[in-house]
Amino acid sequence: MSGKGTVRVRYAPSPTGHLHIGGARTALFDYLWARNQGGRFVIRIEDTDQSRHVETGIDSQLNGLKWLGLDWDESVDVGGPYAPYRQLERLDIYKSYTEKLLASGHAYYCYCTEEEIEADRAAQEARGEMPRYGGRCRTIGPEQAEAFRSEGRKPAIRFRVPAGKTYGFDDQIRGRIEFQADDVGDWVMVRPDGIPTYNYAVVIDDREMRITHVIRGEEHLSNTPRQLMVYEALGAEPPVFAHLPLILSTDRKKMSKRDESIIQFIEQYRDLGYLPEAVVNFIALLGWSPGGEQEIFSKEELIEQFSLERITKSGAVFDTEKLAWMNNHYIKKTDLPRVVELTLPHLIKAGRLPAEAEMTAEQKDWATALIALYQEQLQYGAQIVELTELFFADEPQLDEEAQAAVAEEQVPAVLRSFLTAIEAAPAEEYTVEGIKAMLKTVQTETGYKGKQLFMPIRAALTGQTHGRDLNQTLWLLGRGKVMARLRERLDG
RNA sequence: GGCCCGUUGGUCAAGGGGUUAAGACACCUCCCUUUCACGGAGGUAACAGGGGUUCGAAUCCCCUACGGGUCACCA
Repeated sequence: MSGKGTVRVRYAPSPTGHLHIGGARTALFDYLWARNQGGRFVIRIEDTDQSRHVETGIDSQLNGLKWLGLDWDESVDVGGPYAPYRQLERLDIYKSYTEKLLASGHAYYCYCTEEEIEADRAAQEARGEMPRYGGRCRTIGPEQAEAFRSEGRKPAIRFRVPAGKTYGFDDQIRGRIEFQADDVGDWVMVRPDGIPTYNYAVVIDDREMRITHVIRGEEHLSNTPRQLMVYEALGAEPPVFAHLPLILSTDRKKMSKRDESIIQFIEQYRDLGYLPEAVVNFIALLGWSPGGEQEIFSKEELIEQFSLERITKSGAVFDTEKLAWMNNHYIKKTDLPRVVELTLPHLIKAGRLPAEAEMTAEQKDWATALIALYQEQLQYGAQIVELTELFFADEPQLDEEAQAAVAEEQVPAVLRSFLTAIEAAPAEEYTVEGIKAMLKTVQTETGYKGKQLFMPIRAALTGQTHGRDLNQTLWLLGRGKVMARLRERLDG
């Protein structure tokens, strides 16, 4: 580690859309490292690509991080000692550095047109060479430059890549990594409109903001030599680098934002009723492991145990099933009011219940009891809708196993006896306890017990052979619906 | 294709010269439960291949294969 001064880590999203799983994981690791080290966590907005700029991008990123429970010390919203934290507002800073690099010969103006560059590229490809900038403008004199200028050409500024050099660094995750400078052509640092490109701006900002650790995705590995060149030209010490393994989709490719097999955005997880602590716990374990057998970690435990050395080198497939298991784990441990908050809106949205403001106290209680009954098996909030479908349908839809269960010979007797028991008792006795007693009566009357007794009732009334506690289920279903379904079954 | 990175069960992963090669998700079986579920106990299942080095390699070295990332005036 650098060992000198406070650790400063930044997450540098480009505000081109919503917070993505991969971005969230990077942000989390940045955050965990900063907090583990007692350092500062800063968020810097990298918005130098105006063509991909999305107006709500910044808010969306910040809100996503906030929802996950991350907090930061410096950024666009809270300011900080190295403000501004948005690259488009830092243009003057880049400009002063650019002038220095121009003066020292590390950078030069390039007047090439797109067509010229395209032609060079095509020629190189035709010769089977690697396409890279040919260096037309590397050595032009002031007269030539003046001539181009009077033609109206607006120059970009390129970095003059030194020949024959090797650029290497000690990646905290992968060890020593080296690149040959000759493999990269002179690259554009500043566009003709004065806006810097990523590889340039990132160095200036990391240096200006005293960033000590750059922890980012593996896709940035091959950008690192270009950045190292700038540090060198500036006579500056580069930060410590750590390149995280990629998060892969099921086909083992880098998770693409278009991939539909996996839900991609943090916002979607929030909307589906996932718990932020589950999402954090799950993505923390994607590419990192503390080594023991523990699987469930609070944010505090993650901060305490996090270390760069224990980050894996290979990509991790995003396993939706395990996330579901983990979210269910957290839902089971969450208190009921919060589970209601997580699920009730979905029932309302599905039209199963009136809007909360219009709900009667009785409806609210019923809904709460319903949610309580399913809390144990709920994997995410929105799942409540499919799980409780049977309570809202007019008639139970018997699945295959239920049909088999209902076809057994003792079934009519059991159902008839149960119906009689309900009819015989006053409506007030239709309670969870009352139902239990009635089932006992059915047992003594018919002589059937256990599976033979319960399964026909469950199957006939819910349409399923699996489900929650039967007494509770029958009570929530309601006396009227239960009697109607029994009659329907017996007559039909 | 060049450069770079990677490869332990289906998935996440521990293990870094001597292990019966952990654990978790998923799956299966059993127990508990008069139904169901939860829970508990088990089970199936892995070191990409080939050469070295070594008394001994999943662990160290080399090669091959496969996978991935990146080759922009995107980040």
